[in-house]
Amino acid sequence: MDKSDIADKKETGTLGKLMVLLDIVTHADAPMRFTDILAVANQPRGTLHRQLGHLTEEGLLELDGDGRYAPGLRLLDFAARSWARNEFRLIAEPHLVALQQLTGETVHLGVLRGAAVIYLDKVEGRQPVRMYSQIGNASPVYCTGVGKAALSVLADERVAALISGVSFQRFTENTHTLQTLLSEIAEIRQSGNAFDREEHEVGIRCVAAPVHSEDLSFVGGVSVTGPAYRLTLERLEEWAIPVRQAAENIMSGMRIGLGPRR
Amino acid sequence: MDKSDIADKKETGTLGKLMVLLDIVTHADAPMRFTDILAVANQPRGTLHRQLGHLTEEGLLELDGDGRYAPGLRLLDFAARSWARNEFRLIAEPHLVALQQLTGETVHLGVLRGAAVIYLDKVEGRQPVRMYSQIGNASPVYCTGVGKAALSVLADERVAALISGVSFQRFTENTHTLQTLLSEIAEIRQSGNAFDREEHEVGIRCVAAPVHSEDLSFVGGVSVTGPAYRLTLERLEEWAIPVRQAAENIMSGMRIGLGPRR
DNA sequence: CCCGATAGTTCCATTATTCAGAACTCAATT
DNA sequence: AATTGAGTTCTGAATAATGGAACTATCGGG
Repeated sequence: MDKSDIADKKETGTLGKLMVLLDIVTHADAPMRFTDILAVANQPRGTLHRQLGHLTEEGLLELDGDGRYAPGLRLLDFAARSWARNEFRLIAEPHLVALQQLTGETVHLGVLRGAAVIYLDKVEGRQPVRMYSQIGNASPVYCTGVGKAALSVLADERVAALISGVSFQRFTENTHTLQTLLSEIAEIRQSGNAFDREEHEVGIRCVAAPVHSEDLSFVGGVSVTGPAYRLTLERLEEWAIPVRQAAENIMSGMRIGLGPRR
Repeated sequence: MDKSDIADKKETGTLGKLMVLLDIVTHADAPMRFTDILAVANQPRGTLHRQLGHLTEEGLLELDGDGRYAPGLRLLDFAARSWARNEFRLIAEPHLVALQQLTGETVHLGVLRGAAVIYLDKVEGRQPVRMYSQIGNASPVYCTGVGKAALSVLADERVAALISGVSFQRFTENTHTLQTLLSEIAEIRQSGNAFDREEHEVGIRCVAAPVHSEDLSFVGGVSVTGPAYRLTLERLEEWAIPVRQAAENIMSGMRIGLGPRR
């Protein structure tokens, strides 16, 4: 029961290698030519060629007329289902909407995945447009309210293990270092709220609170995010309570919704 | 150059088998136990067990505490990128927003994938909530405005090949049969507009127009959708023109955006 | 407490896929 | 025409996937 913790690297054989390729292509910020991929994927040409062929055949990648590979649409299809039916998201949704209506700001639900936060849902205010902008995105755990809130529910060793491999990129003046992160986590455990005071992006602040299942199979958080000129420090304090309350409500929903098992 | 058309089934070896499993789990409407999957996947127990293990290890599936498999969050991560950077979507976006503002109704951009339409983007009106609801979803080609519009730009044989394997499920009184579909496609080629007159869902209508790249590597459509009480038949006619115009604008954007290549 | 199910996991010799490198094609460049 | 760069195809050798069976839980009675 201690084989995990840090080294979660099992062998996934062929699949693992293909996933690395998918990662390369989806992480790039433009479609890649065969040679571009060849340069970063550690594979011989012939092998890579077949692998890309298979991925393309399955619709996971797409090959445009110029021989450039881009993420495939099948990924969208898979994800739409993954999202629509996510148990936690479904439970949380009404509470997120309520919190959005109370605060008028954007509300996020995120979940911890390794040392990243993946946003599961986002409820925006009146802005007519843009959706999906954030959902599914993985963000670093150390500079998001949701990430810090999530870390606060884990035991110290678990936190240490998770962030051991992370390099603390300095996004803004307020971005955490390893030390300040650990001390903030201690504070969050006390207060029940995490704050992002322009640590990831200048001009953006947020208040978050941890959400987790009893067995910690789900560890994440809810947050209210907005521009610094609206989310003054006093405002953040004021909303700390409803955010915590929303987190509580989601957690009790999870107990009911996921309860009658195990 | 005629090996394709109908039989696009190439061998993708191991990957193909794993994708079948992913399809099974993502298409189910609840998490599945090992035995459930065993019943539908045509695999021996040992093999299936390892395959599911690999998928889970990669985060494509998730195994909850009760031994039930659900779609994994990694799918979201992949999709977020696939979507955010989709070239066609990026080009179309401003035109979709403009069309939404003109009509006040929901605007969709969809693309043809085999015999299905996958929605690439959706721009809604004031409704504060729900996004992502449609994006990535695959819908049958024969009963959506976007689907019919897309078919209209393809040659007859191509259309025939695509819908040859399709069973025409009767969603409403107006749902097309093979015959009526073909004759409507002929009309769409004349008028430049496809309509959905409550063919998929009672009370929902839409006007669409085809959008495609010059080489037909992208075949899709734009549509304006709304409830029948607002989208009267006259209203549909009225909006046929701006929808066609939006489609035109997107296509000329594609010529510029994707032009200086090939 | 033991029995028989049902559900899930592990093992291992066999077999099929993938691998890696080289040879080849194709197109653009000089 | 010769040269380079980019992509594709081919092949025996290496490796990973396969599938059947044996194994281990876990559960619900009797």
